[in-house]
Amino acid sequence: MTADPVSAVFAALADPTRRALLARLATGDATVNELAEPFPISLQAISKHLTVLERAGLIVRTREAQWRRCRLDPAPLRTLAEWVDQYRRLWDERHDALDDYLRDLKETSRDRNP
Amino acid sequence: MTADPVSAVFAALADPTRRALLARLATGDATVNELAEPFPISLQAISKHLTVLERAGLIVRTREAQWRRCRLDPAPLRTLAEWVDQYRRLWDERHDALDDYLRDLKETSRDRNP
DNA sequence: TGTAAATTCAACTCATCGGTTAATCATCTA
DNA sequence: TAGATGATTAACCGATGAGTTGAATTTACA
Repeated sequence: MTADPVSAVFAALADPTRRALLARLATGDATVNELAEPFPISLQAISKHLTVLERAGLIVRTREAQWRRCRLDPAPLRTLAEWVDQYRRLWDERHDALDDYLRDLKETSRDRNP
Repeated sequence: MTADPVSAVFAALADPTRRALLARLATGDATVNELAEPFPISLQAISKHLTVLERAGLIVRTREAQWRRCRLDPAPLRTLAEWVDQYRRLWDERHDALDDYLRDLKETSRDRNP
């Protein structure tokens, strides 16, 4: 997987199972078995998902005896937030335009029905 | 493609070509040919990428004579920003922890070297 | 009317993805 | 030292993704 980091993060987040795993990890660290428990798929599938998340830098796995403790690393999410923020002015502008339109509509209505 | 909307947006953004197309569209509307020009891949490939972006709701394509004008729709990016924001406290907390550590370090140093 | 331009559709290839089952590895404990 | 427990690796399968080339579609215009 030689994809650039941003692509890797987006790709990792494109799967609902992986997003659910992240959501679970946001509430605290967990082992693979604990993470897999609510899902209707095999432990191996979960392990693969965790590998994807790890390669994207979204989690860190550490050994603890026979367990693997998984911890969420929010750093890539921060990067993502910055990426999305590049576009923030666009929806802010559009929102302003809508405001203008609505204000205009209201005034026209008021003019028509004084 | 029956994926949930969030997955569709993340998947659409997981490709660098598509992110580049969005970046171009952020500077203003464009036709398919205009969009394709800087890329080393076929026009058809670009057209496919645009379909993916359109299905994710990230762009809107309208007919204008024989051209297709493409416009960026930032709404899904806003949704994304909100999604990422769920996790903001995590990196804020971590940042606070670092702040604490540094403050602690400074105080210790001051205590040692009064 | 017919041709050129802009774009999409169709069919195909190859790689990757998400899932499976079976086997293997790593560690604790009796 | 032998199980048992926790997790990963390997090999496979069907679906999807990104790219190609070639044909079809839509529209303007000579």
